[in-house]
Amino acid sequence: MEKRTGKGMENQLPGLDSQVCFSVYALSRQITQHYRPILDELDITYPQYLTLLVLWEKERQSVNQLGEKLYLDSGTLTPMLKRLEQKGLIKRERSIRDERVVEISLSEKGSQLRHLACAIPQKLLASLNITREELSQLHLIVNKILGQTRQS
Amino acid sequence: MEKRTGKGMENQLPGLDSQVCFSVYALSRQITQHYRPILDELDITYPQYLTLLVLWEKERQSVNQLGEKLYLDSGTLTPMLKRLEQKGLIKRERSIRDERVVEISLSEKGSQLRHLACAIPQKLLASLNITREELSQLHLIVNKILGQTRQS
DNA sequence: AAGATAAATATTGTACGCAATTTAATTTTT
DNA sequence: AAAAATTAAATTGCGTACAATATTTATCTT
Repeated sequence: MEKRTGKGMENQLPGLDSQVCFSVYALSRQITQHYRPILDELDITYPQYLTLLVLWEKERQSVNQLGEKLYLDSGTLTPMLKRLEQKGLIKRERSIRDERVVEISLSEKGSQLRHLACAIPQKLLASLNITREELSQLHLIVNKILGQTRQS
Repeated sequence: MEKRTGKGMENQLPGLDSQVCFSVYALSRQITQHYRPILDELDITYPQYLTLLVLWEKERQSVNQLGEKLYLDSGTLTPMLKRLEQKGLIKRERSIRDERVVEISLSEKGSQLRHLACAIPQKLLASLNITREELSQLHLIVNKILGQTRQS
């Protein structure tokens, strides 16, 4: 009758969920690998690129605001932002109105980098070798799940 | 006629591809967050859990074999495996046939942990709060893309 | 206004992830 | 068989992630 009870469960293959979670984890790292050679040319890492993307959208933001958009806390951001500052891509300045706040803004060099960066999306797509259709499907389902999991 | 040329492109929103890549990156970290409290009870991390999953499938494997399944190299695995050894979950032994190879096997404690671990998938699913349908869709598209990107 | 609380970053410590190099053992060449 | 090439792990070094704590500044309470 195919009724499975406690005994024997441990011989099952790992569940679909485990597999999917691993796949997402693997894909995320895989994507970073594909970005690497492209971003190497600009001498930045993938998380640094994401940070710049956010800053290109809005020139001046607090560490907190960046963290909310990137889902990263100060423990990760502070050292990364210092590295971006060292590269001369951003400026870090205490807010005058509230001395607790550190405001991040683009340097001239950081703003200019945008011109070079505009070629990245195409290069990455070519590197990943996937269709817009697949990309679109991925986007839909991942965002849907991301939206749900962020709450619970 | 809506023909967009070079000028003005830099004012566009970040492309779909950038967004999707960020979403995958964010989801991957989000999943790890949901695993954390569950795995904390077993005093292991998510990558360590993945490693144990592979070992529960096949009791004894070389570092290389583990790396091929997890897509990790010795630079990541060696220290992680040492930590698993310190926790008493695995054993690390040089192969007699080929002294270059280090064979990883489960300790008694590591084998036993499987019994506790079998509750994890359900707990995680409950925590993520997503349907099997969504999980299934995610699995399909992510694996499809992962398969393609691994080659190119 | 003094003291308590809260908020924003920074710091500390641990664990990946991965490129690059090193070390040791095995194979292949010559 | 000696030298060269290859292979498997380990090591080194850098950059995230993230929990936990500390520090500094602002705000709230009374």
